[in-house]
Amino acid sequence: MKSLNPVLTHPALHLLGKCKTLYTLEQIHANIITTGLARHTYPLSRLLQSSSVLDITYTLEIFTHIPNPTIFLFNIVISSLINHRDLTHIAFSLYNRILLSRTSIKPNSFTYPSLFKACASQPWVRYGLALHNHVLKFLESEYDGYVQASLINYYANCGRLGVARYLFDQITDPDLPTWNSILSAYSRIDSDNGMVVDTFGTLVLFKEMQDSLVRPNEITLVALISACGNLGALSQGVWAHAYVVKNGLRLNHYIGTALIGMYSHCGCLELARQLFDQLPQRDRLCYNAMIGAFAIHGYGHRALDLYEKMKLEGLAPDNVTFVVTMSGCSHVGLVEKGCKIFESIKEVYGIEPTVEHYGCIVDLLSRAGRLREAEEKTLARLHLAPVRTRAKTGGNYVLLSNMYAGIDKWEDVKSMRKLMKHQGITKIPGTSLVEVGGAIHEFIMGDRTHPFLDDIHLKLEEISFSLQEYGHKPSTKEVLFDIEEEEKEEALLYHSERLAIAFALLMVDSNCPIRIIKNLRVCGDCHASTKLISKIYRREIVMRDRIRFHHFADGACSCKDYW
DNA sequence: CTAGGGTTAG
Repeated sequence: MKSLNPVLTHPALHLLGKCKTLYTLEQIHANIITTGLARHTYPLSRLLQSSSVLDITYTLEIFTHIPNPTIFLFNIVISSLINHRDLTHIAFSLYNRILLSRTSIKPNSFTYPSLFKACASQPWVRYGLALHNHVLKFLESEYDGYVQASLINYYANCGRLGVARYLFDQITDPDLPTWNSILSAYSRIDSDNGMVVDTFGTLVLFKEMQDSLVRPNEITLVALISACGNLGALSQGVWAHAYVVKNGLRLNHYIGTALIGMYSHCGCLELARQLFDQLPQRDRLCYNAMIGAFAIHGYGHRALDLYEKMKLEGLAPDNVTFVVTMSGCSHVGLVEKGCKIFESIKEVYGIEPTVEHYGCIVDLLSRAGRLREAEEKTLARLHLAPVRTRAKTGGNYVLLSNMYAGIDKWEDVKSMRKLMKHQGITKIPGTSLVEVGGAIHEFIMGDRTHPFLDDIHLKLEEISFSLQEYGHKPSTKEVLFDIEEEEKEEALLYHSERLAIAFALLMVDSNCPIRIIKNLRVCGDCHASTKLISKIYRREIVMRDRIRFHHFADGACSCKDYW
């Protein structure tokens, strides 16, 4: 026989689930107090839960009046607070209260996942390690999948991919979210390196997952698809797209946006556009992806048209929209249009331009030769730069330093390099990826480890000879300024894209285009050489560099030498 | 007998 506990079945609790306004909630709250239900954890938990959806300050108000809250109630309030980004500090102070409490409450495995989630963004990242210590201290040694997944995410988020992988390998039967955590971690592009070999790991891990009993879902495929985009692995990307269709996964915004990015990054702009057109509905991120696709392929006007269309559809542009649209302008020299967008950020949308926005406008102006204006913006930007870059990336410094190099301000280049060295930011080696027969090959500048090294070097000599016959003179301006001239020419010869092109000329079927992916910008000499190579060897070469795509054919490039 | 983890754009 089962008796009904009035604390669990009181009609007021039934109403809580349905209440839509703060007013009705207050009435139920009053009722809970007068009936004495407020002395029990269960009714309070329901009350806190319902109120957090309507008004989080009301939740806090209730919570502060609870004499000795159980860990259960703490957990509910902490996770609700973390869903409100600006109240994260209160969540941490509540956690602190748990640690300091003289009653016997201790954190449990429900306490940590949301706290680690909060540690994904600044300024909370620094608390993650201490939290991990607490996990080891307070929880049983075999803690559950939620905590494990949140730890994996935390370490992946702060760039400690090795630690994330180590933790993942400790888990005997990872569930779906845990698999997704590690796959997303591997598929994310490293903003400091532009590209990392670990992206390969996503594909390997996905295979391992398929050998397990866990079935991939949309989130899994998003990770897989974006990894294919980063790698430029078109055949695997198409396979992943087919997987979505064949297995009845939903073509939602996440998948749609990821596919647009993948096709675009693999050099297939029209496939990206077809996908964009075919999506049932499009949000801001889909638009950003598609505008970015037009931009990176050098179609500034199409990027601008889509930007206008997006606004007509009632979608407000955000920081990323401004970046991609301005970079589209920058690639084709649409200076006035680009400047207008830059001005509108503040004047129309009331948003303070970020370092990235200044970066765009400096790019736009300096490429168009309007150096004085570019320098003015640079000065404005330098005030913003240190705050954002210190923890993040050398990319902004490299960009500035290249800008100074471009206008022969070698003293400034020197001081930039010094500043970078001082801050522990190093120049990253150039790497190129090329797909040959479905496999991805990676070449690093000056690489001497490839199994076909001898053949590649023979081919490079042949190429070099043909280039000279066509009157090509190496231009060494963009090579490091402090080495001797012959060394500069030598260095040029072994730029990663040269190695990749030589290899592809040897291996790729002669009527297939050669598709190269670089992590840095292509240098002026490699650009000029590749144009000639496309003519001499009658090969279409599609090269994605850090900034944009270059489609080389018959001695010319789609960027019309403006990049 | 309630609570917690995973996704897209540059």
